[in-house]
Amino acid sequence: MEEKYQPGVIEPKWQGIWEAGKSFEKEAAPGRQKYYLLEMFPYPSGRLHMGHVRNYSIGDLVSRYKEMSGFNVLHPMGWDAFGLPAENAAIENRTHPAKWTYQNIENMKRQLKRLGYSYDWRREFATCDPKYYKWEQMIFVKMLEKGLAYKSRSWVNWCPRCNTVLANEQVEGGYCWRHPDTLVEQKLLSQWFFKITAYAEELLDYTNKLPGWPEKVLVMQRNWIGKSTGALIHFPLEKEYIDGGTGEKIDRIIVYTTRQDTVYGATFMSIAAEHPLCEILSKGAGQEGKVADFCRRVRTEDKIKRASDDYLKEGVFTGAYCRNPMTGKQIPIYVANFVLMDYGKGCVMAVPAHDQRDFDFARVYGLEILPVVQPEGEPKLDGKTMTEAYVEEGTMINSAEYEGMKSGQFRSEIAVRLAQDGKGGPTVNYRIRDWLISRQRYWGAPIPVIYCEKCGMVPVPEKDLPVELPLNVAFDPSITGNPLAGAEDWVNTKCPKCRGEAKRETDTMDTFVESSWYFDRFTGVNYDRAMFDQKAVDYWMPVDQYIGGIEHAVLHLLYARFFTKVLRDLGLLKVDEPFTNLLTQGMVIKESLACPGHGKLNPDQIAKDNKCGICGATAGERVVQEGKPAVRVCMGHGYFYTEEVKEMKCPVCGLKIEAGRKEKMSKSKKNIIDPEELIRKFGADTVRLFCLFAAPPDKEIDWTDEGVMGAYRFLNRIWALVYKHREKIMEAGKDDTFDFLSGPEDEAKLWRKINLSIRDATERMDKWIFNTAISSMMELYNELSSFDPSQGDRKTRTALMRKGIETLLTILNPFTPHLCEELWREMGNRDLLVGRTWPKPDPRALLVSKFQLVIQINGKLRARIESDCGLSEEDAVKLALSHPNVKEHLQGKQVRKKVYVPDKLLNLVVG
RNA sequence: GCCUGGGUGGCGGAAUGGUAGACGCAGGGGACUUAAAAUCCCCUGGAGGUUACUCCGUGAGGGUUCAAUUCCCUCCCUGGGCACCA
Repeated sequence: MEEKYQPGVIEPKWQGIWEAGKSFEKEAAPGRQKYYLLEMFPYPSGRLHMGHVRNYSIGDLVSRYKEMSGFNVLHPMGWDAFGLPAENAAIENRTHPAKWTYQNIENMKRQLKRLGYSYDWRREFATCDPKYYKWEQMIFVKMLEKGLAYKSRSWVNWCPRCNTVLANEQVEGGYCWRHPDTLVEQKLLSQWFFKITAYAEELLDYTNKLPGWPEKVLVMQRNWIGKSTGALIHFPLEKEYIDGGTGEKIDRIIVYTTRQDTVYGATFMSIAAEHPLCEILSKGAGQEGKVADFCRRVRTEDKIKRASDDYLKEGVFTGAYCRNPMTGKQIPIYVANFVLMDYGKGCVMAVPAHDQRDFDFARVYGLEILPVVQPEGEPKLDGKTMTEAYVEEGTMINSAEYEGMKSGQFRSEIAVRLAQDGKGGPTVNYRIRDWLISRQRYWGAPIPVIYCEKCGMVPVPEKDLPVELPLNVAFDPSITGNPLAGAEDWVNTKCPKCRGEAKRETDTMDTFVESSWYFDRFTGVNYDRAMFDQKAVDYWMPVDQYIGGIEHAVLHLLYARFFTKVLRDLGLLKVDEPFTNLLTQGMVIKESLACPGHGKLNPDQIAKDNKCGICGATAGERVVQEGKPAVRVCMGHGYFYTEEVKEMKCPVCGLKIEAGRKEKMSKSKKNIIDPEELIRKFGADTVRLFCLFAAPPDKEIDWTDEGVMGAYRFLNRIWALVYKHREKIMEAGKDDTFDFLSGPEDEAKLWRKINLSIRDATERMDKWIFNTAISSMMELYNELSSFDPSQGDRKTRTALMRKGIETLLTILNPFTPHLCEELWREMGNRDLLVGRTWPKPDPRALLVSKFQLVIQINGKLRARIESDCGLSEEDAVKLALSHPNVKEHLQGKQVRKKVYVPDKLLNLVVG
């Protein structure tokens, strides 16, 4: 055995042994309890980052622990391989996206293997493989047949950087989710959608049936689905209009409202600027120009501004009127900037007395404010004197025969009456929109549809699938738009129906489609006769534990749930939900280091070409005080990597470095840690151990280099412990006949500690608090290292030492498997830890006969007395009263009450 | 504004009604060494005291309880998400 711990030598060795022994290759085994453990598969960017390492280290720990606990564990890995970065890299380097992608996969796979994760690599695939996306295209065709995939012309979010459309949920605060600095624009385009709204109710319903998910994620999904109950109300138009586009007759405006009880107070109508009615209603009413200008202006205003609190409520009269269906009164129709096209019907009945936005709008344009809900016990509301809308419940006024009814009751009654009168009726509304899946990009799964001049849109027949991406596509920086559209050989094809000239759909699918079913596909091993190996998918699904980042709380996790239900309804899956338990692991954060600059600069301190006269850094402008003009400041020298900074001084100008906020690791902040470099220095086991020890899995990890050193030192100490004792242990041989409990006190104590550690570690593993599970192992190490087997009965004590070390290696194995396997073997064992079962504590060793009796007086700790278990209250009191410190505190006082918790504490209440 | 987590030593974090600060890091002292690194041992919430021990202390204030970091109420700070949702 080497005296020094050398992870660089032993780790690759054990990785080879596991691979050769097929340690992680698993099969479906009906009758054996399965455990499907899945980590979110990575986008093959080329290099692992610490976030990956944390995610996969948690996954590997659980996988190995569950395996040792007797489960048949499925633990696969693959690649979310379609997507924009490959295409951007292709354009930059003039290489094909496939080449770039597969090179990245190769490197990341090497990195994953170097970390010793227990993946069944036979199941690996990349989603850009036609053998994978073939089945996705098949499902698309089936969804098309069922009306779950459809094409629609609509306003879409357009990212000018991606050069493609985005789904609503991919727009974050008006910016592209991929390009936080790029504003999303609105375009009217014909696009493909998946009808996720058809499953809105079930998706919502099941948020109450997923007890293994963090409540936070369920809440986000419920909010995203956004169910509300209300009514549709028809407002007849004063005259009939014709839709220039469709030729349809329009005689009414239908609105959705949750406050149908306020319908008598609807004094005008507001419609969204994107609404087709804007053009139709304003035509020939003398308002056409104004309305068109207004709509154009609102549409081009950025979403950030439209959503901001102080966005001024503006509108323009369309020139048209409709009638309040209850009062028959004529009411004007406005286009209003605050009305959203994609919520409800895109039209709002405006009740200024009871909605703040309508109230503000009415005040600006001098519209009537008519209160219809009177608050209890308040002076009568008057539209002329109200200062804000009254939005609470109350009693109906100005509402014909409903006068005096409670608003809540009227709300249900009016909904029923509207239905009876054919003027609308009760309804349920959802905020969620259908999933826009069209992408005008090359590197994605082609949508399997052909357009024929004679037959129209024809789905590609199943026998012709997959529709493979053409390889002879040129990538160079001059290309704008979708490179696929330029692949003429590919675009021009024959119609599957009439064999005539036809063209292929050039849109590809959103990459979230691939990640919506990859976990189902993992259940089969290179299965190519169908989408799934049915027996395998029925055995393994659902995923028992899914682990990934919180950033996918809505997007990926909602789509995957939807897709699972679609596949179920197509008869391909038997499960309702894909993921039984979900863990959203915390980010890895680290403080950034930046040069603060010299602050405010006087004009004479600014050198030419706009540099700081003191240090030469860029001189910029900054608004120091709101409302005052910007001042010139030295911007400093930006961010630095930790190793560039010596003694907290800027390496360029020597200013004292400012330690920034602890935040998510990013290249731009230069606060990243390269996992590969760490592995080179400390080994995979140390990196894994630190990731699991630094914080509970769902919380952030605050990265410190010292913390990593601590983990490394712990492993070195274990190595040294085994090195010190192994020869004596091997000489003594295996002999399990000792009864350590009846031996000397220090032997019994260590034996108890060994068993306590098993108990604690097991409990903590099952509760997912891995940091404290590691603590219990460190405590066990501490006890072992202070135990000297060369004193007293050497044979017994050496056997005890062996028990202790072997227990430690066994329970530490899922955390640092290389080190544990190596030391296990060095102690003379021939089997592998990877196949061993998780130990159970000896119940006899957990029994305690002595305890520390805690004595409190008025709840304050006054003494601790070592006592025998099972002490009666009477004896406890006697014992307490004999303690000098207790006596002192009781002097001249009377014990009024005694609280005794057996084997724990005695509290004496005195007065 | 709404919905959510969270606030404990110098730091990461333990303890979910019963001994606050496990475990690790950092720091201090000592051993080994020509020296340093590494390693090992001891100390380490604050204040007082020679010791025994005492007082204070889990964001702030109140409450429930024999007993509160833990339960309840009010407030402050902070991370995350959503936001004109009719």
